[in-house]
Amino acid sequence: MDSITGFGHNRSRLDRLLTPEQRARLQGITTVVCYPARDCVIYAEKQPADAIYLLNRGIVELSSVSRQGEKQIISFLHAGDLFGLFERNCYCSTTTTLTPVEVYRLPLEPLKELLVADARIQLEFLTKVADDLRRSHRQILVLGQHNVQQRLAVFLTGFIQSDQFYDPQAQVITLPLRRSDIANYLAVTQESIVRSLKQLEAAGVLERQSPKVIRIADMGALLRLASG
Amino acid sequence: MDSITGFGHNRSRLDRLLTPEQRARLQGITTVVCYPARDCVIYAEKQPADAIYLLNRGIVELSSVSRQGEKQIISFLHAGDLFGLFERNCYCSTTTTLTPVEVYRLPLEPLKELLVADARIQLEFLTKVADDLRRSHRQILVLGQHNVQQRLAVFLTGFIQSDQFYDPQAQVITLPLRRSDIANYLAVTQESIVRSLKQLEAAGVLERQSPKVIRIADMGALLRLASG
DNA sequence: CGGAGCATTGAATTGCATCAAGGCACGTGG
DNA sequence: CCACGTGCCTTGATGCAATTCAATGCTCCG
Repeated sequence: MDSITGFGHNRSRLDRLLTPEQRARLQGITTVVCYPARDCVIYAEKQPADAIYLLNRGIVELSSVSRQGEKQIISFLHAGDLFGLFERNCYCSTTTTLTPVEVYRLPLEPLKELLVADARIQLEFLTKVADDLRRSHRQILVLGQHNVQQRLAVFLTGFIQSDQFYDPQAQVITLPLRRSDIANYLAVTQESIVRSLKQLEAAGVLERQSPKVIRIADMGALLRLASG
Repeated sequence: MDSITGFGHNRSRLDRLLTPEQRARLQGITTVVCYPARDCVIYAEKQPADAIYLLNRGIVELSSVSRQGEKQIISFLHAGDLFGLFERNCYCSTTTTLTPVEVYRLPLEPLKELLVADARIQLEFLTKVADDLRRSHRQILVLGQHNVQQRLAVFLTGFIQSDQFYDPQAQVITLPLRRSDIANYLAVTQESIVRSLKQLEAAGVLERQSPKVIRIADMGALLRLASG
C-alpha cells in the first residue's frame, strides 16, 4: 500500500475483495488467461482495446517505448492490480509478463454494464484506480526530484514490506529484476545503477552479496536517502 | 483530452456531465467554495482529508514539496477536474489556485454514500480518475525520456487545443505561467527553460513576442520534438 | 547415476572521455 | 520590484568499450 514500485505490498487477491455473490457476477464475464513464462506480451501499445485485466498471479510490467526506442517502465503490477488503460479505444502502454502470470480478462462492454449495475463492485475498481494514480504521482516526484542514488534508495525501500522478496531476519532483498529493468524504471542508465550501488556499498548503506541479492546494512540511511 | 499539461482541452463543466436529477443529488451534498485570487491553498499535503473537490472555474496547481524544499508540480487542473487524493486519511499533495477559482466541495462520507447509491454518477468519477491516471503516465514518460527541449515542446503543444490560451489564427500561445512554474512542472531549472526557449527560437521553431507570448513558427518541428 | 570440470552466453561491472543541465552571479526590462 | 535573460564554470550522469562474473548446460569420468 505504501510501496511505489509495487514490490512492497502483497495486495489482496480478487477473491478477498468481494462478496461471493459479487464474485460470481464478475466471474460471469471473466475469462481466465495464463501466460506460462516471462516476456509474454498481454497487450501492446496502440493495439485496439477490448478488455480490462485483473492480475491474479505473477508480476507484470507496464511500459511504453519512446520514438527513440528507449523503454520506460511505468510501473510493476502484482496480484490484485488492474490494468488495461486505453484512450480512443487503443491501449496506452504495453504490458509484459515478468514471471508466469494468470489474469482475469474482463471484456469492456459487459464490464461496463456490470459496473453500472453494481455500484459496490465499481467502488472496488474506483479505489484501485485511485491507488494507481497515487503511485503514479509518487513516481513523478521521484523522477522529478531525486538523483540516481535517491531513486535507487526509493526503489529498494519498496521491497522492505514484501514477504516474497525481502527477508526481514537477514535484511536481505532478492531482486526479481535485472539492472537494465531497474534502469528503465528509474529512467537512468544501467551503468548509473551499478555505480550508485557501488557508492551505497562504499558508504556502508548496503552490501551486494551477489548481483541480485542485497543486504541492507543501514536501513536508516537508506530510508533517509529515499525520502529526499 | 489529449493534453498532458491540462491546458489543451477545455473539459466539460459539471453541469454538462450529468442528468438534471443526478446533478440535484450531487448538489445535495455539495458546498460551493470560492477563492478570489491566485496562490490560495485549497488544502495542503498531510492535512487530514475530509472532502474531494471538483473544479468548476479557474486553474489549480497540484504540487508536492520534497524534503530539500524543491517544489514539483504534478499537474494543472481545469474546470471539470477532480482532486483531493488522499492516503491514510491525509491529502497526498498541495493544491494552490493559479487564478480565481470556484470549486464544489464534496465531503467524503456523503459522497461515498452517493457513489454507492448511484452507479452512473460513480462512473463519471471513475472515468475522471482514469483520465488523470493516463495523464500521469504520460508525464512519467516525459520526465523519464525527454530532454529539456522536448519537455518544453510537450508543454507547449499542450496549449494548441486550448481556446483560452491559444490563438489558432496567429498561432500564438499566451502562457498563464511564469518560467519558474514551467520549470517546476517539467522538473528542470528556470534557466534551462529560458535557454531552451532561446534554442527553439534560434532554430526557427518559435518566436518570443514577449516573455509570455509565444508564436509557433514551425508547428511540425514542435510536434516532432514533443513526440520524442 | 551423480557429480566435477569446462564451455557458452548473457549480465554485471569498470574506466575514461564527454556533455547536458545545473548553480551562481549579474544585468535587463516592464 | 519581480520576473526574465545571459555568461561562465561546475558536475552528475551518460555513452562506449573493455573486462569480469555468474548461471546454465554439457561432457566426461568415477
